[in-house]
Amino acid sequence: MPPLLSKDKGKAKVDIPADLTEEERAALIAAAEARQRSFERSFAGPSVGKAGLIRDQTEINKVIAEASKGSKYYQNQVRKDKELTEKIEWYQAKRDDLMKMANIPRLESEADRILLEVEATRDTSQVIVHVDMDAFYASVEVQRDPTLKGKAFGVGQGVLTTASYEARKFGCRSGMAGFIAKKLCPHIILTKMHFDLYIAASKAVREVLLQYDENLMMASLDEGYLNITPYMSSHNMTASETVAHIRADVEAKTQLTMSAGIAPNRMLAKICSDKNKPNGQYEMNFERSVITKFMRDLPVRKIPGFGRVTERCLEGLGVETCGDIYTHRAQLLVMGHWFGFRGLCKAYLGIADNNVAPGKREERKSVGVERTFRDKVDDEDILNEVASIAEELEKDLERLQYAGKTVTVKYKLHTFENKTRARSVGKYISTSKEILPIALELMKRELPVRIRLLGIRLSTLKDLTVTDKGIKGFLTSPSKKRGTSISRHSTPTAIDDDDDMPELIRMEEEDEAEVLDMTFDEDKSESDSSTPPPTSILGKRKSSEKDKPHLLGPVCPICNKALGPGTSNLGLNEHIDWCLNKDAITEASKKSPIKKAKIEKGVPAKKTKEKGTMLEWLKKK
DNA sequence: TGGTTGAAC
DNA sequence: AAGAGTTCAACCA
Repeated sequence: MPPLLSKDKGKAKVDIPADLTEEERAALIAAAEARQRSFERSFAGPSVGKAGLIRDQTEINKVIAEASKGSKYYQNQVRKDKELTEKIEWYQAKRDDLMKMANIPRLESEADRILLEVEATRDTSQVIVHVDMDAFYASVEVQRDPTLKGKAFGVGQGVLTTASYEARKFGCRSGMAGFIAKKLCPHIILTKMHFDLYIAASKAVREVLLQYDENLMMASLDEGYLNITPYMSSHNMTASETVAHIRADVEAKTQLTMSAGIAPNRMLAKICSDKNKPNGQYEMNFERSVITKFMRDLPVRKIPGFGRVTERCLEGLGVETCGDIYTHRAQLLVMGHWFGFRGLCKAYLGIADNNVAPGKREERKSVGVERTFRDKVDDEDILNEVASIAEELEKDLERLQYAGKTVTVKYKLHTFENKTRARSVGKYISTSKEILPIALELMKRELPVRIRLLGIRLSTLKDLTVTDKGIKGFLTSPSKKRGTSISRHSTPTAIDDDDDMPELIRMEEEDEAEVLDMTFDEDKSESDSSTPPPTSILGKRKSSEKDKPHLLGPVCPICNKALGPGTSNLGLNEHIDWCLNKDAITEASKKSPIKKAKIEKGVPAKKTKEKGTMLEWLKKK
């Protein structure tokens, strides 16, 4: 069937075939409208949908889309949106195909088995806090210039990095172009950035936070994670008391307010810190049943790492909330094979990393400089820019004390398409003298071009401050062995009189009933885990499948999985069927329509590679 | 492994 | 008239 849907001028257009029922018509129209909304949403800045909205967002989105129209940026968005839409439609067709033949109960029970495995990794023994400064840059700007207080203003020249809360009321937010913000809020004041001030303020905040957890993990200048478990016990305080105290302390010492989320892991803590956003805190109940209920209604977009593209892909499969992940588990398992599926399971179950450790400096992977400017076409102009950027990069490398082996030049065409060209050399380099020739060579090969951005990045780094003695690591990071999943068993509170059985197996046997109760709890708000169901729906399964195949039933020749002792030949065949389908989709995706189109256009240089299966990027975190 | 691209924060 | 810096994952040759 030809594409039914097209877009035009902010209106969702639908060409409806004559021979459809009313229901089918309605569904088509609804789908087109949803897509249009999603598209408009894409102009409102990357953070839309994460935070609560004050004014009617669809209204705002319309204004934004209107103001954007005609710009090259907009056209680029249209192009990307079209590609994404095509991809999603293609995958939907594939899914429908697969699901027609799939043995759904078996898919579901396989999904449930994975859910169970993931559930076994749950750890609620640590109290993790995510702290998030309120409109950080904007607040610092107010300190710099108190006349800004109470006004609608934004920080950043071309693009707002932050909007004051007053400006947010008009729909202005970070990531938004300045001129769009002006459209939404004509009286908005736009200020320059003052990075040195933000760094200083961040440092002041960090000093305070470190008193509550010396392993404080700063995720950026304005947010960080703490494990307050030790502090709570040594001070005999509850979590919310501790966090209230921290916030008051930070405010007293820096005159900056923050919001905080309290939860058993980083993901949940981050979501929670958003809940009472300006100057508030939210503590999540650590009960498993409460957590899963919380996740059930949570839009997937709220999960850190799930951005707009992921949101749209999932939406295309009918998944909008984390709860939908469970109801759609069969499809999701077929589409993104179980690696990606695990990440979704973690989202659904509210399970994530609870490790809090300071970022170590040698973890930096690259250093780069890039600049945006008015379109450049003149070769000499461009090469001069390369040289100037190389100079700046040298300064950064000097300041940060790094050398590296891989030089990457990046440029953005006037159409907003990005390109990168890289080359590695045999020794570590760090000066412009060394970098520039490589960068120039890389760039010369691309001429002539019309570009709006140029950048150079150095990677494969070596930290020049480490003295090669190896002792340094001991001195700088003493005891950070805390707050891992092991600690679950470190509390000797009569968990189990069990022997030294491997953890996985023990977990499965002991927790299975309980976990099942939870896993299948689509509507269990009444009774809780205290009464496990008498029989297991899943086939008994050990984690060490290979060891005793005879006890585990037949083994699938495709995926090498034991299928459980009760599996009949019929069951085996069915498993093989869908297992093959899994591979089929990976295969087929290589011939996805997008790629074909590119090849047919005979533009091999423009290679737009396709992802494998759609959800593979939803990998574990 | 190195090069490219894209998503996300 | 739509930024800058960084990490990560996937795919490919």
